[in-house]
Amino acid sequence: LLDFKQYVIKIINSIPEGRVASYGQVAAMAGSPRAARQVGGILNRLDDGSLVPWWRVINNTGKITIKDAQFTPFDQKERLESEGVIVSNSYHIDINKYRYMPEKRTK
DNA sequence: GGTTTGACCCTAA
DNA sequence: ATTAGGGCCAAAC
Repeated sequence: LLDFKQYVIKIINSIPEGRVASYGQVAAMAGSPRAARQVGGILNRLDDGSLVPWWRVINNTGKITIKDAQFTPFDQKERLESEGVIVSNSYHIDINKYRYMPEKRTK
């Protein structure tokens, strides 16, 4: 049985290019609906060589809330924009437009 | 093994 | 639109 962290990584790896998910959404998919902060914690501690697409995870209001450390909000904005996601200068995204919904089909 | 720590979330101004 | 406060809980100390 996979533990929480392993589920989180697996789920984030499954977010397609050009789509986003919220921390709480990932937590719920991993089986712990109120553990949103843990998802951020896991991403925060990914090692340098990690291929996990952490930039596709934002908060549930559609805002980039990464802590300014190894990567900055600007880094995340650039990565999302390079995949076609429109990010406003105040770091807002139309989450209803870009949210990853596994059970629905993408046209 | 108890305590601290957050890349959150929701509600209410 | 933005801010404040309380709740939350897996991991790291």
